[in-house]
Amino acid sequence: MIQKSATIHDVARAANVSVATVSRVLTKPDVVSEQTNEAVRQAIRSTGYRVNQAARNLRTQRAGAVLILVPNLGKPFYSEILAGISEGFAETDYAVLITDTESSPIQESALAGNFLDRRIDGAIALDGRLSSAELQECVQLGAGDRIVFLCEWVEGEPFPVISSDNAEGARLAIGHLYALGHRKIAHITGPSGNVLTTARRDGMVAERARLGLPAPPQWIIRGDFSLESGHEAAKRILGMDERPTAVFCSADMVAFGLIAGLLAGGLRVPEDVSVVGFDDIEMSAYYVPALTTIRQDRRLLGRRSAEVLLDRLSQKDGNHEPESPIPVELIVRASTAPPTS
Amino acid sequence: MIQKSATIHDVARAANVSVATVSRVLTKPDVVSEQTNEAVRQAIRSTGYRVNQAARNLRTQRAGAVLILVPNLGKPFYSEILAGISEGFAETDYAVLITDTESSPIQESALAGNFLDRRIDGAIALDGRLSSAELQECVQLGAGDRIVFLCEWVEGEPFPVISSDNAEGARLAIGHLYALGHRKIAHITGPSGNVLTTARRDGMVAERARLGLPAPPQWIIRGDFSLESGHEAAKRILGMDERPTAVFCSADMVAFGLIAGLLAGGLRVPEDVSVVGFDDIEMSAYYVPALTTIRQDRRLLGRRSAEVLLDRLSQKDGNHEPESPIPVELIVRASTAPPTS
DNA sequence: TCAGGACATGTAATCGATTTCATAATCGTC
DNA sequence: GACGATTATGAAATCGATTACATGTCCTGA
Repeated sequence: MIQKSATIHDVARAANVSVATVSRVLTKPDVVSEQTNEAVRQAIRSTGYRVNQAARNLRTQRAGAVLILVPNLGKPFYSEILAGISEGFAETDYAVLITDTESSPIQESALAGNFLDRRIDGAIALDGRLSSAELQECVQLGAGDRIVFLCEWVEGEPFPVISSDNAEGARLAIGHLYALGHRKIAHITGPSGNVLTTARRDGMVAERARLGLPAPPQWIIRGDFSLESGHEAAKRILGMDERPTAVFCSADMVAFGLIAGLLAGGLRVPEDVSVVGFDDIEMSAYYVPALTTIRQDRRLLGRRSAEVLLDRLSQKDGNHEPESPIPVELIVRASTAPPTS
Repeated sequence: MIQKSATIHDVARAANVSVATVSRVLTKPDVVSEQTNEAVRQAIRSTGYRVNQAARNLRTQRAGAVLILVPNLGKPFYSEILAGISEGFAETDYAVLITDTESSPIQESALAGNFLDRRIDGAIALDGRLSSAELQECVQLGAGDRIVFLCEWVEGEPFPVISSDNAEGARLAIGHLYALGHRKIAHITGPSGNVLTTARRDGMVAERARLGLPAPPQWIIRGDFSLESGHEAAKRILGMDERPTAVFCSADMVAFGLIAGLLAGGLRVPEDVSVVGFDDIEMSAYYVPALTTIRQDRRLLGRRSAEVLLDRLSQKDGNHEPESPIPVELIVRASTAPPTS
């Protein structure tokens, strides 16, 4: 058991005032006379007093915490985002809770339940697979304006979304390959049903169509953002009659798996196949060949989502601009080159 | 404001019993008659009641949360560990809080402060740079047996440590290189002052000495677990008069940076230089060349630390075995080969 | 001089649970 | 048949803060 420390009563006694006054010094010092203020502060120091959060939270009906819902904590993609979120809350008195929506067994009401339990004041969801039913439940609890989505989102729901400009990223990638002279461009998608999959794939398909490029269906290869799926895709491509000369991958990890697979199959990158990734994770600059990719500012994404949530938590009026997408950037490195054949 | 939901009083009224009885059904159902039990459960269902955690915590003097102290959340190395920790707490009612000890501005008493605020019941520290003063403060609060260290630790402190068998890893790495025929083996260390740096470096040096291998001081190169530091080290090695034929890196990321740098400098891996990493992150199997490395089971490390902390939190008696190190494993891939010169 | 406002502070209710202690009912035993 | 033990339940205190309301003092203006 943690040694019990001084309570507000102890401070009151030491400063020779009432507990109400101590509380006032803590929460609105300006209504207390300068003299008492000082006396109380002195008493706080001498007793080593810290407010008991549970007691304060009970009385003020807040939780002092926010929840981050991550689909799969094990993916390194999220680390930089989490760092950004943590940074965004560092100066506040909110505690940052995290849950892995995959490893959590009771997936249903992982979110609404935490609101109900009065454990959290708000949430940042990185998981686009949350059920509409559950979100609806949160809305009915009055938590509708205390949820923001980050990176992913749920189609048709009104929550604010902080995410990169995925369509623009796809456009940049295809544009870059086109400018190099590529006409036969394939794409490895994310997992089916994922909103990012859709955004990037559609952006890619639209741009390819706009440029009048061929679009055989087998050049859209299903992946899942993982190394393995890139590796699998390489095998598919190696076995194709009509091979693409360039591949746009929905994630850097996919690109690495793809390149490893292509090299193992005897093709060279970028000489035989150019590869573009998405994310610009730290590794990308050090892979061999260094990866041409679309940079997402993951730390900024995290920080921004924290700001937006804090903003919603502090003000009660419901007037909010929709969030504009975070810009992406094309980073040209060594994995792309003009086609040789 | 979150819509206020049913309280224990509402349930009591609905079930026609006292609040005490409802509380009993919640916490020790066996002392309540089967009949009332059922009536109360029914009332809970019909009112949609959930216990208010703040109220419960206030009364029971617990926090219902644990804190994970991460030195730098942005490092992908931690993601798998966090997943393991999260898994370990998934079935419990503990909330998992995370803080980045770097981004947090008020570094001092980041830990003790949370205990004092009654925000946490225990902590898992991944940061070996916590000050002894702060740890001492925690001990004085009575939180001494509610802290466990994971991966890193603070020298001379009595807290339980869950970590991989670093010395054994170093031994395996050097042994593998030796068996291949290497005699000139270099090492890229972690940051100075880090306990892992010491453990791995010392293990490496000891094994090299045991085998009677040459040990010029310039073959111990300071790094910091980062890609960049591996890349820097490559430049150093390229400029050496007497080059090592093999390098044991203190982390996979370092190895990637090193390999990229060596290749850029015109050396081949493994033909000219063999490289061994440490960690076996997911990328390692897909790097080209695939990385020979020492596998740490990061998810297990996380899960195990959760178990150990939960164990300490549940029992009050202070009798605990010291934790034994988690075994590591040599994974041989393509980045090592017999020396050619 | 006195009503009324501003200001500083104290008293006590309150948030929503758990838990101690008291009470009532039932039971078994001699 | 009476008494102590056992069992089931309720009344009220409690955890440690915040805050509505009351109180007292001083100041100002008519």
